[in-house]
Amino acid sequence: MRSALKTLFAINPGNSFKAYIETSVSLLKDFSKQGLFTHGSVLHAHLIKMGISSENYIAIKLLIMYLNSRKSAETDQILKEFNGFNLVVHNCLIAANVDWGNLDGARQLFDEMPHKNEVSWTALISGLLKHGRVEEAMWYFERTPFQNVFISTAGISGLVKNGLTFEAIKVFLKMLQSGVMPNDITFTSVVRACAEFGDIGLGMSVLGLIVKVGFEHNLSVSNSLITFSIRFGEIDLARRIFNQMENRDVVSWTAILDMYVEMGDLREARRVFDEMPERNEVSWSAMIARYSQSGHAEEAVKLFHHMVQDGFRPNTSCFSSTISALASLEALQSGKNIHGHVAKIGIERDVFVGSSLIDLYCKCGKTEDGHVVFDSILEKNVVCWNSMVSGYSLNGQLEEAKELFDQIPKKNNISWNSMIAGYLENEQSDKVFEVFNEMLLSGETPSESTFSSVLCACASIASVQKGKNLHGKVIKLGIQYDTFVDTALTDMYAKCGDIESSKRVFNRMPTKNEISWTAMIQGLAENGFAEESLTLFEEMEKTSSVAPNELIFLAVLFACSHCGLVDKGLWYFNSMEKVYGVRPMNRHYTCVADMLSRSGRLLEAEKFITTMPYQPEINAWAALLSGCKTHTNERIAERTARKLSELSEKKSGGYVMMSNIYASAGRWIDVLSTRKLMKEKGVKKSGGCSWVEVRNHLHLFYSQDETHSESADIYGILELLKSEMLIL
DNA sequence: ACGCTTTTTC
Repeated sequence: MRSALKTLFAINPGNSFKAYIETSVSLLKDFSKQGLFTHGSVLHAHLIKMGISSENYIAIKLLIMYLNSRKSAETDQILKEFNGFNLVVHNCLIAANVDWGNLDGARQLFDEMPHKNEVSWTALISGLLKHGRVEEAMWYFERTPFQNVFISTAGISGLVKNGLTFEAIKVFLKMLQSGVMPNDITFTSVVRACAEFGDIGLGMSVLGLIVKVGFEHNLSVSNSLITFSIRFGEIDLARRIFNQMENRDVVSWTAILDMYVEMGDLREARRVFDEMPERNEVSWSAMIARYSQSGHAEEAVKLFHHMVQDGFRPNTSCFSSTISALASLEALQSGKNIHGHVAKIGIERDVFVGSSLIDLYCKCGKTEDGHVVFDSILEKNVVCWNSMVSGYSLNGQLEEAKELFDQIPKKNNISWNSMIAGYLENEQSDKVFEVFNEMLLSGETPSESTFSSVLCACASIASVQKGKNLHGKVIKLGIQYDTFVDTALTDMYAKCGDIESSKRVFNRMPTKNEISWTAMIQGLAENGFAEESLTLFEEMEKTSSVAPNELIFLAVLFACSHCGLVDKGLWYFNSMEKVYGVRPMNRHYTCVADMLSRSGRLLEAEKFITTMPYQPEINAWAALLSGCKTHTNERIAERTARKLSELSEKKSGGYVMMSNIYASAGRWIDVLSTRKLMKEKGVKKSGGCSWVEVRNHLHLFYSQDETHSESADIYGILELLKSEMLIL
């Protein structure tokens, strides 16, 4: 650019005045586009010296440049040189105001114009549509006296941008009927409309038209057709279009890269990326984003650094994807570094960057810092709000989350899901249902994710009635074949003890993931179907590619423990790490301790607990003590009880069991002394609790202290029933 | 003047 300027300065304009102006104009255009305003003002000064700065073409380009750089003094200076606003100046001002988001200003300028041409109309209509002001845009669209390809295309693409794909297609058909010839850009927009409308047949007939009119070898039309094919899973078609292209640009390559990601083949995508003839910030950001979204956060961050090393300047997308990756890695320090960087280049307040920064700080437990970012975003969209709400939820700050949630101007599905998930994570099931009902009343349709959370809440309070009600809603919405929903249903029915329904849902699932298998194996084991649970585990190993995880092993050990298959259990336990590469956790050791104790192998259990690599859980000792009770072994019981009293100064389980052991052995004095010890140490026996659900209301019954408000009536009815049973 | 590829939250 600098050399271009030098060459220009060396030319004597007297020789070819027209060429000189043309060169100046194209230079100004480039400077303006690339933001090289210093170059621009140097050229401006030179043009003044040459006495041609007021040439119409040059003055317009100078105006555009100063408008783009928001230099108001210089802009005013140029405007003064025009004698009153002419049509072209007006159009420039409208375009600039649209760029600045000042749509009211643009409209006012437009309305005040004495003469408007098609450029004025197109600029205003597309500007309004770009900023989501569809109704106003359509008002002008219906009243324009001009009928040409630009205005129609502006209307079509704008409608597509606003999600009104059907309206866009209608405008396209009307355009064809009135004899206006579509151009490449029209087709690009219409193909996108077909993809988003979800009608492959419509898209295919548009493709026919494209071929008929001869646009099938156009670059951007082919690019949009690739995207269209991928969206409908037509991989072969996408590849065919790509292969038949005469020239491919970075967009075509990025689209085909995305195809492999869509197919779940990240490796092939990376191969395409590495072999692309040309890359731009978008290709980089596509690859970074895809790594980040598929859970390869480290790789995403690595690629970001690689990109910077290669001399590319990351754009907003790269930054937001990278920050999001850092958030999932909880890499606060690296995140802060990037935060500093985005602040320096002035995109800190961008909604994408801002939302991921909020997420970063909240995932690292710094909700206050997240809130500072949140407050700094001037034009918050719903994603910013959602990030902040889920950030608070994540950190257990439910009051803050709810307060913010209630203030969201336009909630979307994810807003509701964040709030519901927040209450679920913090075990406030009642609030889960409360917000869910609120959601239904607001008219928002629950999604797969919503059901997965609410069903999980049903499972946690074992409310089969609520669960069945939800199951009905799921079927009504037609989302009963979703893996997440079905897994939640399987788990809910199992946790509620309705193992038959649980199995029915599980068996008809089209695809099962790791969590689905875990839910069913665990469900069977915990409902007393130990053999079936083990059979299912073996079936999983044989028929699916799912590798057993910690939780599945826990269920397997639990099952072995409950059907007395001690040796099988021990075999699984020993092969966990050796064969499957799953390191047993403390809970697995506890489970084995329980298994040995239950079967009466008390000495073995005791040895197992004392030699395990973790600090034994209280439950491990409690299990042994319980085993001592069933198999009446007072000596080990006393040793164990001592251990327990050391470990569980505050937890009452050990003492309760110990007193029960003494009781079963008839040593009442010891029972009394243990109870006394408990009282002295301030240990309270945690009461048992059971419940029934009657007409959507939960009735709780405690073994002590609290009594049901209608306790007297309930016992009355119970007596009545008892007497009737005796009569029969 | 109108377009294609990428970005944030559950």
